[in-house]
Amino acid sequence: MAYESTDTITPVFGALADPTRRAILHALARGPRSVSDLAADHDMALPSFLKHIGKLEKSGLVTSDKQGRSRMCRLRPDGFAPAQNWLAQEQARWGGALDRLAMHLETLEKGPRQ
Amino acid sequence: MAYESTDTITPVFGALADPTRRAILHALARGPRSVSDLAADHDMALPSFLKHIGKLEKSGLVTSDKQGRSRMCRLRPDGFAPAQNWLAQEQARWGGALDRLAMHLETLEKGPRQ
DNA sequence: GTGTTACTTAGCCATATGGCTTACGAATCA
DNA sequence: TGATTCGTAAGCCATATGGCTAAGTAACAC
Repeated sequence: MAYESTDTITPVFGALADPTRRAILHALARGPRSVSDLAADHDMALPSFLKHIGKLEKSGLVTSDKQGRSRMCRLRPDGFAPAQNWLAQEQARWGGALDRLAMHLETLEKGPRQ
Repeated sequence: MAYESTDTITPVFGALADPTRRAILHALARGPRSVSDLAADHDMALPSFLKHIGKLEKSGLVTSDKQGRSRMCRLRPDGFAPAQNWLAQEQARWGGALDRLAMHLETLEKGPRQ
């Protein structure tokens, strides 16, 4: 099997694999916020914080646009789809886990490998 | 809000943020497989491959036990729960996105921040 | 008991990640 | 105009990540 030609899943899971970024997403779920406003909750220098915003944007989970001197960030719920679809599809595969275990045991009986 | 005292979510998303590891999980959904059996699909040296297995184990998505000289790996479906719960909870938060937008606007009227 | 198979350990390497400071640009306020 | 605020840019640093080779150990096959 092959992965998607352009891998959209990896950056999404990558973005979610950090508590600071998850907290940002959590905050943005309440509505749009400016960068400095979001940053106020995180004891971290602004440039460091902006890297997180940047990663969230690249992953497709967040958009932002500049308004005057401040930058407003907003959630892009569609961005979660690649991750959720992957999880849903995999979950569907182990839906028949017990059946498959039985098949496996049967295989072992016919041609034990261990 | 605080994160879980011991962060179980980060390692799970971290484990999922790699195509090789997702492919391993995909393969294991069919049933248990040995390390070398799994590795055969991935043009990669065994020690490199084992690091991926190790990361999957630390994240709680996979278990393995030694049988003779080979190591059998099996999926741990429960391991996905932290990631799925987080996603589900967040999704619930932007479920009423329009309602919340209204609330947000109301808040702005009372105590404008921007 | 010798060889092969299946990991395992150790260590090297390049790049990515997550943090920092310092300094600059552009918008707003006084 | 001058000071402040909000974001950017550039560059440093330590650690993590994802790959490798080379050399072990333990189990099985002959």
